[in-house]
Parts: sequence; structure tokens; C-alpha cells
Amino acid sequence: MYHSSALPLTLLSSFTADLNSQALLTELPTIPSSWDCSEYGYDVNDIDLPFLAYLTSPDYSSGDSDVCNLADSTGVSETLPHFTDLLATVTTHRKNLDEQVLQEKRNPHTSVGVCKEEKEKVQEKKTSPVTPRVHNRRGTKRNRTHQSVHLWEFVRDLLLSPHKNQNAVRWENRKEGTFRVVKSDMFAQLWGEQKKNKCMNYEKLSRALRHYYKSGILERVDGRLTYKFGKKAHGWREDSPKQLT
DNA sequence: ACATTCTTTCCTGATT
DNA sequence: CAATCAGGAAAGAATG
Repeated sequence: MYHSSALPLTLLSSFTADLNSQALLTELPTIPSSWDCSEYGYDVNDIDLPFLAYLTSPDYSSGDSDVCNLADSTGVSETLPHFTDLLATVTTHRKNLDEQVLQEKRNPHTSVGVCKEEKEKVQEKKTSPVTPRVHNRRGTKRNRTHQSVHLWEFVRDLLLSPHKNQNAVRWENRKEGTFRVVKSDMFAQLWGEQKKNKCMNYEKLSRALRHYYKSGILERVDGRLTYKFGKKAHGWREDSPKQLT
């Protein structure tokens, strides 16, 4: 298992400034096949993939300060100005692997014939105590690990996952990051389900969204029921992995 | 235990 | 008139 303090940077050093998430993701599907040798199935002989393997392993959590700090200290952040976007991209992709590929690789029979809800419950029980997360250093915003999904991330994932969306929200202008709430009641209901809060409604939800204006995660736009992702929001752009899945 | 951040709840008033 | 927007205020939840 790779800890951040021992992260090899061979792959990072081969990154180029024009590497985008799409290109990165074309490499990712090759990773799970080598996840058989160590605790998380990571093949230590595959020297070109340790960094990605770490990012896609259960140890990595979005916004991991150690990874970011390492990227800063080694100059990778300068080489890749969109480094944090790449992290977000890989993290989202990793979630899919966690849910599907990884589970099936370890226990090929457990996911057969189990309904989705049951599967998620079993998954939660199995993974949470067994897969320790890297604990971040205290002090900075960046260090927060997201065990619970933030509202804006939930909205972003809805937009990127039509099968979950139920037509509650849709892109208004994908390139600009503007989106429109189509069914406000459904939108609030979905968020309420996420937070296990039956009392959620669009009025409360929209208040929470308006709080994001100040932090730059969302920006105000004209028009009712219309919002726009701000500079602090990431992972919603065209090369997001959700578009590929 | 405490500080910080994020979210919820409630509210008043304005706008569509 | 109903739905929505804009924020203030305060409390609760999550997290380090």
C-alpha cells in the first residue's frame, strides 16, 4: 500500500502541461487489472502507475492535502495548472471503480443477483471499517476529507449522471457551467434522500446554494432557477469522467 | 473540547 | 397569488 509520504513521482515527472483528464482516463482502465498483488491489488512492479494507482486506491480521498502538497513541492502544480481538476477527475473515476470493478475483482460472486440498494448497504458495511483513509493534516481548507457529499458536488454529479437526475436539473450551457433546475420539487427530494432528510424542500435547498455565492463555488446569473458553477467548483467540465461513462 | 466549515431552518421583504 | 430570489441570523452537523 502506498502512503503519500512514499509516493513515487515517476509518473508525475512524465506529465506534460497539455495532459487533460480525458487523456488521463484512457490510461485508467488498465489499472484495475494490476490490482492483485498487494493489499489493494496494486502491482509494485508496475513502476509507471504508482501515482495513479494511489489516486484510484481506497486510501486516496478527494482534496488530499498530502498529494496536493507533494504536487506543490515538486513543481507538478506549476507544470499542471489544472492539477486539482485532474485529482477531481481521478477521484470521481475511482468511485466508479470502488463500486464496480474493485468489488467484482475481490468477490466475483457477491455482486450477482443483489439489488442496487442492498449492494450499496453491503458495500458500505464492508468497505468503511476495512479501508482506512489517509488522514489529512489539520489547518487548511484544502485538507478536509469529504466523507459526506457536499451539496454542490451532489448537484454536479446529478448533472453528470442523467440516470440519477430524473430530469430534475439540466445543463443550460455546459461550457459556461450554467445549469437550470427543471423540477424544483424533485431536485429537493433527491437532495433530501441524499441527506436522509424528509423535510428538505427547494426553499431550503436554494438557500444553501446561495451560500455558495460568497465562497465562489457558484456565481449568480440572471434567470429563475438558474445557477452557474464558479471558479472554486471543479469536476464539471467537458472532460469530466462522468461524461465518458 | 474546541474551532471551522457547511448545511438547515426560519424569517422578512422584493421580484417574477 | 404562488413561486422564487436575496440574505440575515442562528442552530445543528460534520470534520480536523
